[in-house]
Amino acid sequence: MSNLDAAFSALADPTRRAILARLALGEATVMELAEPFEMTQPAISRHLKVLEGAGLILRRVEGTKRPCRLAPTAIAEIDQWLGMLRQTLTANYNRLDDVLAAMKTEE
Amino acid sequence: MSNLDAAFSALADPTRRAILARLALGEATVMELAEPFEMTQPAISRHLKVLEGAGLILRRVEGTKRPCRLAPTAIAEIDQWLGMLRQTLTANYNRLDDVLAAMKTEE
DNA sequence: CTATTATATAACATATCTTTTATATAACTG
DNA sequence: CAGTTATATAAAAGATATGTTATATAATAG
Repeated sequence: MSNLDAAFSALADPTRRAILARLALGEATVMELAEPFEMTQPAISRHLKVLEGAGLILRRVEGTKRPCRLAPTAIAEIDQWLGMLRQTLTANYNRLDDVLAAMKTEE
Repeated sequence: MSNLDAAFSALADPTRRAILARLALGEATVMELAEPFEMTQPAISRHLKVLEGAGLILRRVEGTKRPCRLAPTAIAEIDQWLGMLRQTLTANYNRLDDVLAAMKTEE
C-alpha cells in the first residue's frame, strides 16, 4: 500500500479526523484521545495505529503513557498530490474567467 | 457519510487517483479511462460512481458516451480541512525555527 | 510484592469494498 | 429493423475495515 493510499484511507474515517483535530491542539495520550468518543479504548488504539502507519502521527514513550502528536511532514505528500489536481482546476477557472471576460466585452 | 468521508475515501484508491490524474489532462469517456487498466469496464464504472458520489468528478451525457471531467470545487473542501492541520504544523515548524535560532545564538 | 493504570493484542462478528461474470439499456450504424 | 458500441446494474466471491470483549504487558503506586 502506497503512502498516499494509507494517508487518504486514514483520513477517510471521521473518528480519525477528529483525533487529528484534537492533536492539532497539542499532544495527547491514548486515554485523553479516547475520552470524547463513545468507543472502547482498543478501538481508539487501532485508529492510532492506522494514523501512525499512515505517517500522520508520531508517538513517544513516557512511562506507561504513549503521548501522540501530529507528524510534521504529514500533509506534505498529500498536498503535493492534490497540487496536480489544483493546477488543472485553477487553469479551468482561469479559462472560465476568460470566457466571462469575453462575454462582457461582447456586450 | 460526510462529504469529507466520501472524498478522502475515494482518494484512497490508487486506481481512482490514476483516473483523476488522467482527467487532469482533460475530459475522457469511460472506455478511454478504462483502457490503461487491467480491469474490466464494470469495475471502472464503479470507480467512477465513487468519484462522482464524492463530488470529485462530473459527467455529461453525449449520445451513448458519458464523458467525465474533474469537478471544479472538488478540492476546496479537502483543502479547507487540511488547512487546520497545516496551521498547526506550520506553527510547530516556526517553533522549531525559534529553537534552532536560539541554539545558534548560544554558540 | 500486589494492585492499579495505560496501552496493546487476539479472536471474532459484521459490514463494506473491490472485482468478476453475466446481463440490461440505450444510442448509433448500415 | 439488426447488429454493434458505450455504459450501467446485479449477483456473488473474496478481502479488508471497524468495532466488541477478553486478555496480556509493562510501568507506577502503595
